[in-house]
Amino acid sequence: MNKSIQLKSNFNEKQIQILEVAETLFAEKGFDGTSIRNIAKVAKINVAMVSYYFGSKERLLESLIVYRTSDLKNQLDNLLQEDLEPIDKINKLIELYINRINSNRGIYRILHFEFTSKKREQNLQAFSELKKGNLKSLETIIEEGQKKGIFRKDVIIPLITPTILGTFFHFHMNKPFFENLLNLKTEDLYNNYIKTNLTKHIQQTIKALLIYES
Amino acid sequence: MNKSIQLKSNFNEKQIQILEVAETLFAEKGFDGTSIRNIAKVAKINVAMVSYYFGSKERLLESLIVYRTSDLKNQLDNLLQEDLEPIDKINKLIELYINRINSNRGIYRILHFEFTSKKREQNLQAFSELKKGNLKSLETIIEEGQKKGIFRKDVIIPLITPTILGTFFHFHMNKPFFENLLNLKTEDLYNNYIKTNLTKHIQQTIKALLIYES
DNA sequence: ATAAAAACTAAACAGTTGTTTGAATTAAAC
DNA sequence: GTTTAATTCAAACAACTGTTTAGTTTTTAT
Repeated sequence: MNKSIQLKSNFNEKQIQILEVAETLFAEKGFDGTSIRNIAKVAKINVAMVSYYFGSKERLLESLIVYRTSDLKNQLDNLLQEDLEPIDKINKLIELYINRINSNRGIYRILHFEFTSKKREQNLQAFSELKKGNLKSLETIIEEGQKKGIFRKDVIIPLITPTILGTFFHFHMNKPFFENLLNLKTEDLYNNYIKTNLTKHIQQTIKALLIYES
Repeated sequence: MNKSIQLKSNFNEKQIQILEVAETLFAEKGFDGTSIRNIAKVAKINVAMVSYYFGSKERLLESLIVYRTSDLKNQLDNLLQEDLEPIDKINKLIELYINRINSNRGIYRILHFEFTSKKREQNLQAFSELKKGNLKSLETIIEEGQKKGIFRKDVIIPLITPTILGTFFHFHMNKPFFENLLNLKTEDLYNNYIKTNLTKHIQQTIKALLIYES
């Protein structure tokens, strides 16, 4: 059996079954807060299967990241090649980010939570490359807008991603607080608020920051 | 030695010693990732002392939050009463937030990490009240600016805090990435970047979002 | 100096942790 | 149909978890 990290998503059904349960539990209770026995119970498999298929709990996490983040780059490249005004590209990029993170909440929560501490820095490499690529795409769009004289030139481009993603994450990480504050009683209301108001707020913010007013 | 400093909190020296070690370790490795024996070893105390002084590991966390967040409200109230233009108040508020979080990274990292999962919702009450108070202060300032015709009226006020704090957190949570990207080789350079560029970026962003342009 | 209270300790408790083992079952190859 | 390989399993492993206990030392009050 192949216990090494698999770069493409050539996971078999059993592995995917384990990965998806792990995603749910890691997202819910954190990596350290989730035990292999817990995963095994929910996935209805034997405890030994995690070691058998992935080698270790740590490598299960690595595999999960590969499994979930392999196609973001393509989506971004497609966006770049569309024939749109820079500001519309930015708006679409924000929408893409939020949609993607919102419909893959589990893995992004895990990434957000687990990949900050020093102890997982060795696994950070692939994730870091992904982030650099994303930044490059954003940079391309903004420089295009600056050349056209539409965008200001005194913005710090690498800090725009933190504003986009940070706003979303901070909102989402404080879900119970905002559910209560904004009366979003059902999951549907909450999701709808993200899709409309939160997305609009972020777009409005980034636009205000970028657009040059004479 | 200097007992006059701890006028407010009713924790004794030993408790504070434990709390500060716990803060460091919880921030570094998370609540679940830190064991009582680990805390005891670093704090050079017996394992039983945590139970003795705080009752349980969970209650140690609660005490830590009380110990670290008890004086934020006063700082905000003082700011509100200053005689400043709304936009200057906003800028000062952003500076206050960032300074405070930045010099209490440990506890805010813990709050950020531990108080999102459902399982700690019972401890969430006090923290939630603190956040609501903070939002009220921000609201007061913004409404003042709107009355004066300086601020736009179509901004969603509860989403401004996520933009301020989210930007900072996302930057700080991805510290290794940005250290590398922006060549912030020393801790001093990193801190300086936060104090100048990141703070300015956030102020610039919020100003752009708020200021009404005819 | 003596008694009561507080602080501290090593050891034990009962669970849980990630991982490995060796045998049993199933599937694939011949 | 037999052999070989892949999969699954219960059980065991040693290490670690939060907490309690019962006894000792230190501090405080009288």
